[in-house]
Amino acid sequence: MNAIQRLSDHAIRRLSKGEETRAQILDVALNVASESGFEALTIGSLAERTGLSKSGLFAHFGSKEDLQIAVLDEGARRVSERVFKAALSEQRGVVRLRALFGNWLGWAESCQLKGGCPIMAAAFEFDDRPGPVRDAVVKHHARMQSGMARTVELCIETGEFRPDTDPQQFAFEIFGIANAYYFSHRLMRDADAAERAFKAFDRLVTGSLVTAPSSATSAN
Amino acid sequence: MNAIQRLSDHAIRRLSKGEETRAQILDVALNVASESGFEALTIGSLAERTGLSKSGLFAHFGSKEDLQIAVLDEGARRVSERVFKAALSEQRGVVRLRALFGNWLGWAESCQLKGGCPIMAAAFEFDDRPGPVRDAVVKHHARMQSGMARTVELCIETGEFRPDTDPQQFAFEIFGIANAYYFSHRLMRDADAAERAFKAFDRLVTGSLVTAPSSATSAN
DNA sequence: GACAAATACGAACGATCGTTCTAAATTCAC
DNA sequence: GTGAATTTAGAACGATCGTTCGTATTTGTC
Repeated sequence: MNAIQRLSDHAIRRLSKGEETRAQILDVALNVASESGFEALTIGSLAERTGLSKSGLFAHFGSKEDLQIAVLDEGARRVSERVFKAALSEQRGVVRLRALFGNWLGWAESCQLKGGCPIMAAAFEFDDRPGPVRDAVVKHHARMQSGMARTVELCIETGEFRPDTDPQQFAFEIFGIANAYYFSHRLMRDADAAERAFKAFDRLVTGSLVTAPSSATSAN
Repeated sequence: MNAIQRLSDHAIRRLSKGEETRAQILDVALNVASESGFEALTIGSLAERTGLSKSGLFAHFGSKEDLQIAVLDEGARRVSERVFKAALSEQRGVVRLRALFGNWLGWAESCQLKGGCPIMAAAFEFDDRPGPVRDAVVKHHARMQSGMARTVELCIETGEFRPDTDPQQFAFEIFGIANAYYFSHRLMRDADAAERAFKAFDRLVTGSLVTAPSSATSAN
């Protein structure tokens, strides 16, 4: 298979009518999930917002569960683009890690999602409900987590972080800061949320730098 | 009003039948909210679980919104007891702060709530839905936050933390760690979640101790 | 332009939602 | 024990839920 064929298969090919409407539905659905959660993602309200009939919309997914997973996948796709791929333009190391962190805090707003990150919302909604949706949430979170840990590893490889830094622990703590930001920003409407988050991030990073005195506690 | 009258008013007085059933309902409801969220807190399923009729149960609250707020208040009451009051038995300072943190991580399980902390769940569910329920969530979170910050202040007063420590920032970061713990523990089923959380907590505390070298980054 | 395939609609399904009545049963003070 | 007040049950309401089915309409291919 040559390059042109691959292009026409994966990128250029015009979307069929069905695929196009499906994409539009997912766009609206992602907004709903962001603002009101996955529970509020009802077929009826979604049909009304998209101008489709209930059954017409339903046909694109086959079940509400599949719809929820599709929305989840679309959210993860955007995270991958807006957060991870966007950070790749920065040079590897702390600079990229910082970009990754900043992108994470703001990606939902950069996607015009009025409510926060839908994947985080899904994590809270489905953490106690076994099933395919929960499995999908876990899959996406594991991917994000390991992506974050990998970026931390690069900070060790560039010589910026001490070799004994634990990437998993670091990712854990970064995730915590992002969560605290979401609470402060979205629930408490705290204007200082971003500032607080970056302050915490800087403290976390500083503790792992090789230039830091070894008496300071490391992140591992 | 003398002490005995106060006692009989606030503590001893036998619960009327209605108050007793209401308490039982709230106990069941708190479990449902913990496991499946406040959205899943439906009158019908709640009536079935308590053995009451829908209308009989409904009469105790008057509206679903009032029910949700009542469940929220009950949850906050338990947090106050299990987390904050329980920590008061420890001496003020870092020891108490650590107890507070540990209580927070485990209080839901110590209350036999199979799903995580219902107040955290509520925070995510209502952060984008204006109304009385959201207001109640904000109120409770503000209270927990300031209680945490106050405990940090005591660490400064005992001379353990540097005077330039920012209690609000400290509370922000503690809250983040608790959130990361919830994700790791509940969603990812990570067995190391508690260990990770305490490691992060220790790193946070160490950075604010007066014994720490001043070159280490402080939490303010 | 014709014909098959893909896509969308409209009506209806049983179930459940929150809520409102009225009436029966129970609790509680005297 | 009696009577008033509190507490519960039962039936019904319109609305909405996810889903199914048969039938239009539209799309894409030759």
